Amino acid sequence: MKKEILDKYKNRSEVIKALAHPARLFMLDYLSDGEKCVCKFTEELGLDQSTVSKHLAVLKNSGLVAFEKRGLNVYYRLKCPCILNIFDCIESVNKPEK
Amino acid sequence: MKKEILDKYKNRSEVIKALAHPARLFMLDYLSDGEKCVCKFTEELGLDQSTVSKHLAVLKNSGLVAFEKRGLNVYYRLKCPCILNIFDCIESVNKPEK
DNA sequence: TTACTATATGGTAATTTTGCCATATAAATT
DNA sequence: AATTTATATGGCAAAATTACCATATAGTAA
Repeated sequence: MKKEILDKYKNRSEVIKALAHPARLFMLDYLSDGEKCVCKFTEELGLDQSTVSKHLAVLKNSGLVAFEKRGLNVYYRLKCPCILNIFDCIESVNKPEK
Repeated sequence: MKKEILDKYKNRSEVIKALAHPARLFMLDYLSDGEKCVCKFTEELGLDQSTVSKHLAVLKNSGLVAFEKRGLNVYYRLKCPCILNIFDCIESVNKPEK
């Protein structure tokens, strides 16, 4: 792929890749009403704690969420709540019949 | 992952996965001013024609674009132009320093 | 019909992503 | 200090994605 196109679209694609998993999409929705600790995600998702931790790390590394450790718990929160607004458009996309 | 969460977020994640590649993000931007035929994407992207065709198939299968064959060419167009509006938010996401 | 052009598809190897297990780390509690 | 609790990390195998090459297909032109 031509370098100038790659340069222009790679950053976008990295953020979007971070969004591209059902568990991580749930996480963002789940954070819409405020911060949550890791154990809450684990409880809701029914995934292994290490798996949840890795999904949160993906969101964190992309810049979509921030975190804060308080006592034994780590609390995650949305860094860019505007992300919640993109889902109406996403939901409006309909798969073609084939 | 719990079934009800998977059910709710899988459709979203499928559309977002279709977005999650620099070449496909370029394609959507490139379609913002109207339909283009496959050869134009190939020319702009500098990727193999078969690779371009497969990227377009991903966009097509997700419902993000539609196509029409006219003569020897196949013209693709945006089916959901609202998708162009999500990129401002995506661009506003900043990677954490580490 | 034959040849040519634009696009799609099958195959495959390299890379990336995912999810679990085991374990490490850090803070709180005893 | 030793134990417990919450979270993160390393390792690995399975699955998904990517890009190319070779080839198939469909439309056009000769």
